[in-house]
Amino acid sequence: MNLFADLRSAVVDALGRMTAEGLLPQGLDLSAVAVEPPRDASHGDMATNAAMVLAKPAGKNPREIADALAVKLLEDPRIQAADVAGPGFLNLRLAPALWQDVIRQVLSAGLDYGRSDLGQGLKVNVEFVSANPTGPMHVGHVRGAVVGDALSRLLAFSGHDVTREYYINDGGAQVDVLARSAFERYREANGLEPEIREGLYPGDYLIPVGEALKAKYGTSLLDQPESVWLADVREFATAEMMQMIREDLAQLGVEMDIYSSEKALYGTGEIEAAIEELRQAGLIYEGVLEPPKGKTLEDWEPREQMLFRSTAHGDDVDRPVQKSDGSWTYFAPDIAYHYNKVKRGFDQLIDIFGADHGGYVKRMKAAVSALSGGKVPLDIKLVQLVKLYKGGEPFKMSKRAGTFVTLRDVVEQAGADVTRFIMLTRKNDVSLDFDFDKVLEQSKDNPVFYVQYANARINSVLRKARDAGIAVDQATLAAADHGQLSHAAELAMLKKIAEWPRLVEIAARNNEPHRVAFYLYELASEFHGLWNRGNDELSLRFVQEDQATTQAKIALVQAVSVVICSGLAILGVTPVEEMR
RNA sequence: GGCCCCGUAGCUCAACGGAUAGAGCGUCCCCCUCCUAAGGGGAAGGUUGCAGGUUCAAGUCCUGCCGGGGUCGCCA
Repeated sequence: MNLFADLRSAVVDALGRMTAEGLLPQGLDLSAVAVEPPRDASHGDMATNAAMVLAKPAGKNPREIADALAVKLLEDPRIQAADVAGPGFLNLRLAPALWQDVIRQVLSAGLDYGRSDLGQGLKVNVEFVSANPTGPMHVGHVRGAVVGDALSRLLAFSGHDVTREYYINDGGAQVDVLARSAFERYREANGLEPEIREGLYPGDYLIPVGEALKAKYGTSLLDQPESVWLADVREFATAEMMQMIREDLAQLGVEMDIYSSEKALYGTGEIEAAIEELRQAGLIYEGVLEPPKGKTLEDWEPREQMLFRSTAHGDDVDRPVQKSDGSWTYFAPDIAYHYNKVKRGFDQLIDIFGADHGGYVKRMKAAVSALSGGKVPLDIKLVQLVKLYKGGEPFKMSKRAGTFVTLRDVVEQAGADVTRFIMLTRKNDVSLDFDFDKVLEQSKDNPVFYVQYANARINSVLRKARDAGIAVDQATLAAADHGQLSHAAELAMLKKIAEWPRLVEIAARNNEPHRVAFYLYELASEFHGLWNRGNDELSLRFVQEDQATTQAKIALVQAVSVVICSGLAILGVTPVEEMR
């Protein structure tokens, strides 16, 4: 189903025959041999670097290898031409039938076109969002949520067994602050004046929580000391916040498989067990950290604490797991949590963090490396800042929370589909500008619109053909005479479609869902170009007098639509069939 | 100061180690008797921050600088 993979096999086979005939030495490493689309279409359909890669290990001139390889490859009826070019590229031209057959493949596979078993069922855990349960999700969380979700969909599409997981930070001091803030709203619900002291959360999203507390406890907590109510209110408020966060995520179209609680790790011995595991490995010791050089901390004083020898696994300094009062730092339960993931049998872990957690990457990788015996790779994607604009001006607004723009603000204004697509038009480690006006603009300046418009045009053509009484059902289109599609513009369209499985593979291998968004833009561009050529060359229009010709052409654009829908599904974006 | 990310056309950004570094915006020219012009075609625009190195091949990998951002033990 992946033409590029098929051709690479053909190249590898040919090299094998050359080896058998003594033209190449035994035991060559072929892993660097690639078959890829040439940047310049005039170079042919596909190019392989085999001769250049193998020249040195084989002790031969690259052109010599390329010439011999060309002879072998030309025995394959699929390959019409094989020309040596440049420093030793072998440019291949394929029989048009190979490209035309892509339509049949796409139409019979439907939305599964491009799906692969690349991951071979590997169990992958993707942890993302993991926002503190102390308030509604804000813009900063949106990008992480979208990237994590799209990456999960991409990996699942590529044959991985994906688990999406949210780690609830409900074990630290911040949830006590939440409880105190909610308690003030509880007092307010009972007619008292709330005292939102400095350091408490002022957002009015806690007002309903206060009312819910009143409904549950009446006035019974009002005169009680904090020691009496703190734990209960904390639990209650945290649950309310998590409910709100789930709703926020649902608005974005994000669904988690598992919510894991930090607090649940305390008192179970899991943290102690994880630390003990590290201690057994000689990676835990009592020590005093050096103050950071070049940065002056006024209140620095040497302090003995329990440290993790993360430097043994690639970190720059060892990291504290216990505070000086003996309680755990945030890092300790996080170690236990990642240990827990390892023990659950995941083959690979992926964390999506905000860029402000950059300093956390090395120690987390060190911990996972130590606790999995180096067997479970942890990839941490840092998602950079989103800057909001409206009409080119920096945008600051808060309907609900006072000081920040919430996820709901964004989704309500821009819509989930637009938000998701735009958030994926940058790779994760570059900051992103999000302009509320721009993302809703209906022009080619806006990639979401541009891609959706292509799909809408295709559906318009389908309607047109149907109205003309032409059968355009899937089976008919798949069986149409695709051999008619021999115009260079049509073949170019086909080649773009044929790239999709390969693109998915590259994106999945690199954990880079943004590649899908860029590909869809290119695909749409190719389509709009083809559409417009119909203005000048009537033979390139999709709806023709002749029914069989029309069906072949409709089959082509239907295949484009399928790939657009397939790609949008990975991004979690709903395709539109009509612009209004 | 240490660590991490970024630096590509006037602007915003692409480019699995591959050939003559590509799109959009902006500027200039052109295309609707005709499937959605909400679109398309063309022109102009580049020493990929700087200097070395590895490689048949470097925007991409390595080292050192320069510039911007983030982060750095009792926050999570």
